[in-house]
Amino acid sequence: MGDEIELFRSFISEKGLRNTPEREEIIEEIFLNHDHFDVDELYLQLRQKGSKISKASIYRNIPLIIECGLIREVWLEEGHMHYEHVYGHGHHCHLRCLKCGKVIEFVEETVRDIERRLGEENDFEIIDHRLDVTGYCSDCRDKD
Amino acid sequence: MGDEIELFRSFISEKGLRNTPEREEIIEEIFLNHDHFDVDELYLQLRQKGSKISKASIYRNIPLIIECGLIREVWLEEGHMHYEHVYGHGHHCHLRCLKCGKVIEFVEETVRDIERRLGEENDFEIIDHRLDVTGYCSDCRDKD
DNA sequence: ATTATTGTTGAAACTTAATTGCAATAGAGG
DNA sequence: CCTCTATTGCAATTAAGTTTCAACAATAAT
Repeated sequence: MGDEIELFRSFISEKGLRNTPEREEIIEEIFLNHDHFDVDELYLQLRQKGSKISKASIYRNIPLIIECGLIREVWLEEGHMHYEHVYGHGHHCHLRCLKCGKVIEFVEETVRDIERRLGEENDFEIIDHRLDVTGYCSDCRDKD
Repeated sequence: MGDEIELFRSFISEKGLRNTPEREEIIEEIFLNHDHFDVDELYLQLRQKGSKISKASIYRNIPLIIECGLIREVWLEEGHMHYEHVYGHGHHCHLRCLKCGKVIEFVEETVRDIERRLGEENDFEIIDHRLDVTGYCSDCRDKD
């Protein structure tokens, strides 16, 4: 599981950038678990462990981690950006509870067919898709 | 096509709110064409026509227009919210060019099947979905 | 080893989108 | 017409994210 950290270190070196303790802390914290996260959560988690890292550093490093293919942006409609792991996890979509915010990842191959047809019909070179399904999970339904 | 304006007026009255010239201007401008829009565009369009309306009023009225079911939020990944017409237009998804931002609406029924299966497998009550496909349109590909 | 170069950091200022407080204005029912 | 209170414009505020800048530190050059 420490694979991501090694990959990031190599990426930084090969770009002629520098491996710093701050970068180590950030990348380690991100890959400690497989949860989606946002900048604020990450910042608070690091703070709780005694890290003195600034939000600016997090904001500056996230684009690098995205660029090296380890995480990507996810818009979970909470007014700000969230991120999720990419490395070791194929393309997937999200099923999200509108009440508690729980996110379930799923893989749906038929969307590829839709993509292909759309590309042909509209003369587009398709790059990607994003399918978000929303509803209420059983836990939240029970509470009503 | 002035249907939406009537609907909004009734909605406002039934809620015990007041029909004002500002609300008229906003709703009329929104339904003048079928384009997606954002607050800034709407504000500038109104200004160009000599309207003295403030952005605050636009921001305060958009939630009402959403609530009465005439428009809805769309996240086009440009860093801020966009809106689109709902009334008279069935559910649809978006094919968007990553370079020029052009948006093509399309209807895709097979997503309903995906929804149903997801709901059963995860014990979710599905409410909605959002499928965004991105790529490059022929115009933008030609420019390379 | 010492110095020079240049990437990196934290703090604070700044930007943009959106919200809110407030005094003045003006609908809608009486 | 009058009153009550929703609504408005303006300005101040919040929030997410970016940028500036001086101080610092890793790497390369001497």
